[in-house]
Amino acid sequence: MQYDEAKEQFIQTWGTLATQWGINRTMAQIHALLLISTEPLDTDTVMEQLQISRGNANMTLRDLMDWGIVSKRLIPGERKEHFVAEKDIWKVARQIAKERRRREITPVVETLEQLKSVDTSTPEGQQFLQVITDLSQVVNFADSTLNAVVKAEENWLISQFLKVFR
Amino acid sequence: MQYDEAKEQFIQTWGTLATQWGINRTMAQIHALLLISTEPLDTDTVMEQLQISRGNANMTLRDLMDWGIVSKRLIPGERKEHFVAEKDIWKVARQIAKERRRREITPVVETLEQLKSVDTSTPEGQQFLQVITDLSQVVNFADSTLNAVVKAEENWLISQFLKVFR
DNA sequence: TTCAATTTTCAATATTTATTGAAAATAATA
DNA sequence: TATTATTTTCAATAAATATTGAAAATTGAA
Repeated sequence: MQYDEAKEQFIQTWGTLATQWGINRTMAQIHALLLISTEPLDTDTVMEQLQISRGNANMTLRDLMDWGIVSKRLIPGERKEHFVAEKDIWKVARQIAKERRRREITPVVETLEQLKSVDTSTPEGQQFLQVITDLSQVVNFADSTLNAVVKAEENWLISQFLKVFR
Repeated sequence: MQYDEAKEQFIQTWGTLATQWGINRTMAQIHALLLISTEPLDTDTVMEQLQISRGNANMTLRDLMDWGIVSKRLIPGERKEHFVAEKDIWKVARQIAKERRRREITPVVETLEQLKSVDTSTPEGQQFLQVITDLSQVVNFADSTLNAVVKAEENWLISQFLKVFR
């Protein structure tokens, strides 16, 4: 397969997968573009390659830096900022796991804990407590999984995990 | 905490979390409502409780049935259809894992495999292959995790998992 | 079968989310 | 310092997604 075709298809596929998981398309596409790029790219190149506006490119690049998976890179003699993606994919996975945990799971864990103080003098209250308690287990499982990824050593995770679950 | 307040907050929180993970709000809310309900609910009750239209309620209930986590329940003497959510939350988690795997992960695995046939006679091609190969590992990890959930026995999963990753 | 209750469909509409683009702010050079 | 390149911001706009509501289809009772 020709490189250009593969590149196109990859950026496309990655963008689609991302939206299904609550990440916006442009973000996934810029990330994909930077991942496969052999050198740091400036904003204009990103704009041109993905056919997006300056504002969009700028804000999304900033978001990616907030996620800790893209960083600025100074090119000697160049005035424009250039960007590179973290190329170690396990590091990327760990970083994403860490952020989603912090941003999304932790708040839910806290809310569920609070809801456990529901009045259980009625059947509805009892059923409610049961559901919340069960749900806490599942959410804690998800939390542990993400945390395992966060804490895992590079290759250790894969081997250990597959050892147990294959 | 009063039941009504807890209920309200739960439906709200669950709806918000869902959108962050690419599931629509109504779907999460109807599911939440059915989860905590002690009896099967008909469409009108769902409409009234969540203040949504008939069309929305109907289509979303159908979606939930497609996901295999809600089913129709006949109430003797009642003509209207009633709905119940699967109350075993681990069964729900397994079902969701199964569906997301089927609908989202599997297609991506296949695409990545195809992209490995990229022409590697250029540096870009080589870098590309490297990224795709690494990414395959991560996606396979996610796939294995979901599959582990799918295949797991009720409580086995929790204990095994925590044993390894705590 | 007829008729009313119930469910389903889907074009129209509303809402939410993403993107643009140009003005303002900032940074670098001379 | 003034000038120009570059980045950032954000109100306006577009695009995507979700929801409505009423007509059509289906179902069950009589």
